[in-house]
Amino acid sequence: MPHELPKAYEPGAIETRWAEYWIKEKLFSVPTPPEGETRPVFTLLLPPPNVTGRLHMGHMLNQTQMDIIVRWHRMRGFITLWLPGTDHAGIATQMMVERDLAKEGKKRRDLGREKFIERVWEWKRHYGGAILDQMKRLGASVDWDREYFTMDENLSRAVREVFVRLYEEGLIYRGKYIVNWCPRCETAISDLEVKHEDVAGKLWEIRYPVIGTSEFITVATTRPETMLGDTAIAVNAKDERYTHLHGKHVLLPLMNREIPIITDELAQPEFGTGAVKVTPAHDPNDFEAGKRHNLPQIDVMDEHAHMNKNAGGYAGLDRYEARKRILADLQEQGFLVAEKDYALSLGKCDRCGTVVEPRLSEQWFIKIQPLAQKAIEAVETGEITIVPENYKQIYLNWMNNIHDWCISRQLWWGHRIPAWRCACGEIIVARETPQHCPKCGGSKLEQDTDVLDTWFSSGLLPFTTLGWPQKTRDQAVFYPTTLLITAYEILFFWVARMIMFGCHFMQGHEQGPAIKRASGWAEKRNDTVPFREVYIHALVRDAERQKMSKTKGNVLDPLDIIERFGTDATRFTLAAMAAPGTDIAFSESRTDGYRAFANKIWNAARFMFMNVDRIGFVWGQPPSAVQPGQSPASSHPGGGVAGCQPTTLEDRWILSRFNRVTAEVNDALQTYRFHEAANRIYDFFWGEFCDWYIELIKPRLNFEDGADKTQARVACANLVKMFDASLRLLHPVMPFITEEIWQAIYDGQPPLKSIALAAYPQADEIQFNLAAETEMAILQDLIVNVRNVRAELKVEPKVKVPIEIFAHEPAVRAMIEQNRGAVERLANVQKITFVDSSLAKQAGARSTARFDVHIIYERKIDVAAERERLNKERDKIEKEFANNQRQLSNEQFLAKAPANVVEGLRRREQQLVSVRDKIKRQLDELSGTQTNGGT
RNA sequence: GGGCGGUUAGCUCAGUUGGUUAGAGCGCCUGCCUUACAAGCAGGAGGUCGCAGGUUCGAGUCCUGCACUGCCCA
Repeated sequence: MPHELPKAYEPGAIETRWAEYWIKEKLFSVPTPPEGETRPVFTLLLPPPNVTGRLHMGHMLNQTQMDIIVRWHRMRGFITLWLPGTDHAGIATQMMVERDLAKEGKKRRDLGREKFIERVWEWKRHYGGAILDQMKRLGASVDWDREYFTMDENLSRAVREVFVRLYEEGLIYRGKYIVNWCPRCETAISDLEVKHEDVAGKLWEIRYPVIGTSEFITVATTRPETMLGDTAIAVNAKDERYTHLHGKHVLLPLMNREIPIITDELAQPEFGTGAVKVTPAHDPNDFEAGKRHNLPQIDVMDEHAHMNKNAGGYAGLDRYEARKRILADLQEQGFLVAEKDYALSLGKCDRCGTVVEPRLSEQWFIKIQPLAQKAIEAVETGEITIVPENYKQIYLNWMNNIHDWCISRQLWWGHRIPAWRCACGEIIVARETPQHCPKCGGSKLEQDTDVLDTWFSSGLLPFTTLGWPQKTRDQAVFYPTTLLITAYEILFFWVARMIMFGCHFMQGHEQGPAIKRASGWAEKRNDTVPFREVYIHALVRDAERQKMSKTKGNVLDPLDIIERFGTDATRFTLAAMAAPGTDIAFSESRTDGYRAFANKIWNAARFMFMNVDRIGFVWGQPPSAVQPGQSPASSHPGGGVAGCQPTTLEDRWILSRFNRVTAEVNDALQTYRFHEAANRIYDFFWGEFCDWYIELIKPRLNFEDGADKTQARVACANLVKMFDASLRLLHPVMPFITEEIWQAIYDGQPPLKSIALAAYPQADEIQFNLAAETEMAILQDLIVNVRNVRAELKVEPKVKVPIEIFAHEPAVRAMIEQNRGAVERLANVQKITFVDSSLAKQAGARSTARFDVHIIYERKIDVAAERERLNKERDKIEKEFANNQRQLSNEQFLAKAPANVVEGLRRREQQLVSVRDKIKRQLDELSGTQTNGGT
C-alpha cells in the first residue's frame, strides 16, 4: 500500500533524513540575482556564533525564530538569503587553546606567536564550528554556500581597510589612558566587557600628615594599595573646612613622598570627609584630575596586578597581599583612622571573572561621537525599527552616553592592527605591510603586537559578507539586510556597532530600486543602514524562571531536548512561548505536549492516507506550487484553498475557518508574534480540523457497497486539499513533519522538491463564510450539551439515547435537521424528535438561546446536584444581566459607545432573558418533581 | 543612585489600538482501548486580573501612589 506511514510518530528518524536532503539539494542556496531582477528580497544575517561555542537554548530560540521568518518569506516568493558564519572570538578561543597547551605544561609564550596562531587554526579546523554542524541538525534553512569565518582572507582585508580609513579620517587614535585591564587575560577590555557586581566591602579612612602643621587630612578609599601611587590630595575649593590648607603639602605615609593639596571638583564636600586621594595612574577620574593639575602618573602595578618597583617595599606582591600589608603597616604607624563596612560595585572581566584593574596604558581608540550621531539618527527617524519598541529607548540612551571605544587587545588571536612603528618613532598605518618608513626611509619596521577587539570585525559583517569594499551586485540586491534577530545581551556589543559602521561606510549606497520597492521598503530613505528592522528576542530561562548557568547546573542542552521530543516539538515550544518582550520559562511538559501535537498530525495523516488509498484519490491541479515569476505581493497562488469544493456545512465551515486562521497567522508573523502564530495553528489543527472536521466527514468517506462514491471522492479530495494547505501553514514552525507528510501526499511525485518551496497560504476573503461559522457553532453547542447531560446522567457510554429538540427559529431547526446524522454520531444519539414547544420545563433539559434539548433516559436525576448546577448558572446569568441592564439604561453609554457595541449588548440582552426564563422554569419544575427522571 | 520591565487559574504564561461572557498548555477530578491517534477521546472543577485611589458611559488594559520582584546602566 502506498502512503504508508509508520504507526508511531518517530521524529528522530524523519528529521535527520530531511535535514540532509535539504542540504544535499542546496534548496536554500541563493545565487547572485541578475540585473533586472524584480522579485522582493529578504536578507538575514545569522548572528555568528563563537567558534568555541556549543549550541545552547538561547541559540535554539534565536534560530527557531529566524528559520520561521526565513521559511515564511521564502514560501511567499521572496528571494530569501540567510547568511551563516562563525566568529573567531578572540579571547574565548585563545583561552581555549591556552588551556589545551597547559595540559602539556606549556604556555603560549613558549611556542611564540606564529606557532601559537598555527595551533589555534588547527584547533579551529578540529573543533570549530560545532554550532554550525548542530544547526544542520536543526534544519536551519541557511545558504551553506555562503558560509563565512571572520578571519577569512577577504573579511580580514576588509577589516584592515576599515581600520586604515578610520585612521585617515582621524576617527582612530592612539593614546595613553586608563583602560579596564584584566590581569588574568593580560589585555585591555572595553567598558562593555566589564560586569559590575555588588559586594560587601570595606571603606578605609587614612590620615595624611600635613607638612608644616600638626594637622592631618583624612581620606577614604576602598583600594588602599593604590595610595602608593598617590600624587595629590584633592579638596573642594568651596569646602571651608580645608581653606586654610590650600597650597600646603602632605607627606604620603609609607612612601614618605611629599604631595600637594589641590582644589578640584573631584572632591565633593558632602561625601565622606570631603577630601580624596588622587592616583592618576589607577583611576579614570583621578587620571582626568591629574591632567587638569599636571600631576605625575605613578603606576605601581604590572600587567599581572602585582606591585612593581614604584611600590617600594611592596614590590612583587599581589595586589590583595599588598593591601593587607599596607593596612597592617598603616595601622601600626597610626595612619589608619577607621575601617567601615561598605557596599561597593566591583568590575569583573566578563570572560573570566577576574576583578578588573583600571590601568594606565597605551591603546587604540575609536572616536565614537561622529559615528554615534548617524546611528542615533537612523533609529530616531525610524529608518531602523527596533521590536519590541522599548529597546529603542534603551539603545538611544546608551548611544547618547557613549564613550570612545578601546579597540586594541593584547592578544595573539585576531586581526592584527595594521600599524607599524619605525625605529625613528614614526607610526605607519597601512593596508599592506610597508617596506620603508615614509619619514626617515628606514626599513626597521615593527608591526603593532595588538589585535583588534573581536566586535570590531563582526560589526562590519552586514556589508563585508556581501563583498565590501568592492561594490558588488550582491550589495545592490541584499544590502541593507532586511532584519536582524538577536538577543538583548549583544544590543550594544554588536547591533549598535553594526549600525555605526554601516551608516558610516555605506554612505552613498543605494539598494536596487525595483527590488527595494518590491520588498516593501519604498518609503525608506536611508540605504546605508545595516538592516531595516531589529527584533530582540527574550531570554530562555529554566522552568523555575531561573537564568540558565553552568554554575547553577540548570542548563538544558537543546540537543538533548531534541533527542527526546524531536526538533519540531522543541521549535514549536519556543515559538509558542515567545511572546515579544517576555522571557521564556522553558518547560519540558510543554514540549511533551507539542510532541503530542506532532503525533496528532501524524495520525490525522494516517487517517487521510487510509482513505486516499481506499478511495483512490488523484491530484488534479496541485495547489502547492509557487508559479514562476509570480509576485507574492500581488496575486499569489496561495490564496485560499484552491480546488476545495465545499458541499456541506462542515466543508464551508472549515474553509472559512482556515482562511481566517491564515489571515491571523500571516498577521502575527508580520509583527513577530510567534506565540500567536503557533497557537492559532495549534488550535485550528487540533481543535477544529481534527476534533470536528475529520469527525464530521467520516460518514461521507464510507466507500462500502451501496455507498455514494462520488460523495466519498469529493470528501476525500477536500480532506487532502485542506491537509495540504494546513501543512504549508505550519511548515515554518514544524519543518520536518510537514515535509514528511507533504512528500507522502504526492507519493513520490511532488510538484516541487520540497514543501519549503511551496506557496504559503494567504487568506481569500471569498472563502470566509460567517453563516457557516454561526451554524456550526450552534451545532457544536448542541452536541456538547447532549454529551454534557449524558455525563451527568451517567448514561453508559455505549448506550444511544433518543433526544427531543425544540428550536423556535425555523432556519435553526432546518439546519439541525440537515445535520441530524452528525448529532446522532457525535453525541451518541439514537433518534432525534423535533417538538413544537419549549422543553425548558423538562427536568434535566438544556436550554440555550437557540434551542432546548432534552434527553429521554430512564434514570433518576440527582435533584440536588441539578438544582445546584442550575442555581449556579442562574447566578451567573443574573449577574451578567444586571451588568447588561446597567449599561443599557445609561444614557451616557447609549450616547457615547459605538453602535456595534450597543447593538451587541442588546442582542445579548435577548439571549440572557430567554435563557434566564428557561432556567427559572426548570428550577420551578425541579421543586415540583422530586424524583421523576428525564422521561 | 539612574532607567526599564513584571505581578492574571495549583504551575508556566497569553490577553494588539480601553468595549459584550478573562483564555491556553500542563496538573487535578470523572468516565471511556468509540476502526487515525491512550502521545488519544468525552465531560468537569478552578480566577474579587498585587494593593489603594483616579480618568471614562465602560478599566486586566490608561494615569498616580504603594508593596513585592526581576533586569540593565553608573
